[in-house]
Parts: sequence; structure tokens; C-alpha cells
Amino acid sequence: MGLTKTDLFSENQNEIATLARAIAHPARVAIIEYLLKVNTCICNAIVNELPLAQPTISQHLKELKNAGIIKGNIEGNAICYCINEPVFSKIQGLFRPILSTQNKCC
Amino acid sequence: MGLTKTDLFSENQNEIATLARAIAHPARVAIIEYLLKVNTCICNAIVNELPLAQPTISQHLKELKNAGIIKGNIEGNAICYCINEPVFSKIQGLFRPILSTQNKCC
DNA sequence: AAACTATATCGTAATATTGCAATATACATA
DNA sequence: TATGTATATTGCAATATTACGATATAGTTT
Repeated sequence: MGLTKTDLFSENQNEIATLARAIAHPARVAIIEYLLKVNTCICNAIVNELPLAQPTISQHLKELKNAGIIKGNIEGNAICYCINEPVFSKIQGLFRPILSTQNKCC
Repeated sequence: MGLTKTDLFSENQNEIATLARAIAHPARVAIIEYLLKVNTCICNAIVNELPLAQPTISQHLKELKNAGIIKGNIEGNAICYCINEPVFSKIQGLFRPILSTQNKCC
């Protein structure tokens, strides 16, 4: 198997899971943190910042881009990445119910 | 490979990634949402609530338990699960920096 | 004790993820 | 046009995840 049965769950649940998966790797957390820290579009910098090979970072960037968390703009022969503000705000909204609920049980 | 190089990243980054991974499946999102909704310890209910086989749910519960998101108390021959409040609060704190930062770029 | 109920574990098949070397693509500059 | 720079894609090996049938464990009830 190894195949998540997404059709058995709500669209909202799948969306949260997909976005959580995009964050579910330390390299991708590091990329997000870095982009938030510098608060600007950066190009080559990420490859120098992380201790992983260039193809590996490119792959992680692709996943973050697929999830809509970051976006890339072509800038000459380089590509500038930055946080995709609208989607990122939406993520905050999606996670709020499960990360901000006060639980009074136990 | 297929082996995340956790030693190359900070403890904080790995912690966020691990917790995100625990949320990164719609069944586990559904379990968390359900526990927050009923706001009480429940036992057998989860197996009836989700459209997956009992061993599969047991496996997902184990992962949530390992991540510290839920806890289980033995109650007769049943086991009552509920949100692990202290850890859940900690998660909120861990995610706040990357999910609450205002980004002014682009 | 025997039967029932609730949950966990084992074993296994299918699929996904991670990481990187090699290579390709695309633009810039000499 | 040749060379350099930046990023993406391909291909592959190692490992992880997902799902579930079969079975085990543990308490409960008859």
C-alpha cells in the first residue's frame, strides 16, 4: 500500500496534512525560517546557507513551491525565492483551529 | 538514501519538522480535530469515527503519542485518548514564529 | 474458564521520501 | 561563440510511510 487514502477525508483535512508535510523536514523549516529572517527575495544564498548538495536543496525548494509556501521569480540567470504571502496567511488560518484551541480535558 | 540528515540542523528545526510530520496525514488531522471537538477522553470512538481499519488507526495513534500530541490512559480494557495539553501548548509556541511572522517582501 | 471486547503488534506489499552524482538548461559575460 | 554561473532534472540507491490481515494481549462478562 503506502498510499494515503485522501478520498476518505475532507478537503480541509487533506489541505492541512499536505501543508504540514511541506514543513515536515528540517531543511524546509530552515529555508522558511531563513526567508522570514531576511524578509526579502534571495537567490543563490539558500544553497550556501544549508549543508546539503545543490540538487537536494533544489528538490526541497520545489516541494515548498508546490505547496505554495514560497514563490520564485526569475531574475536574470538566477531565481529569487521568497515567502508567498497570501498562501502563507492562509496556512496560518488553516492551522489556527488545531493549534489555538484551548483544551480543558484531562 | 531516504535518510533525513537531522544532525545537520538545529534541535529546534528538527523538533518543528517532527511535529509537522505527525500532523502530516489526514487521518491524524482528523483524530486531532475530533479530540479537540469532543474535548474529552474517548476510547473506542476513534475507530468508529474514521474510515480506516483498526490496526491502521492504532498505528496513527501511536505516532501521535510518540510525538506527544496525544496521551492514552488505560481505563479497564479500553484505552482513553485525549490531547496532551502541555505538549500541545508547546507546539503552538514552536509554530508561532514561522506561522505568525508578518512578511513584507515581494 | 469460555466467550467477548478493545487495542497493540507482526509481517508484508505498495508507494513515497531523501540525498546526491551526473547531466541538462538558461542566462551572462568575456 | 566559448566559458562561467545559477538552477533544474534525471536516475538511482537507501530508507520511511501507509495500509491491513492475521494474530497477540489484556481486561470484562457470562
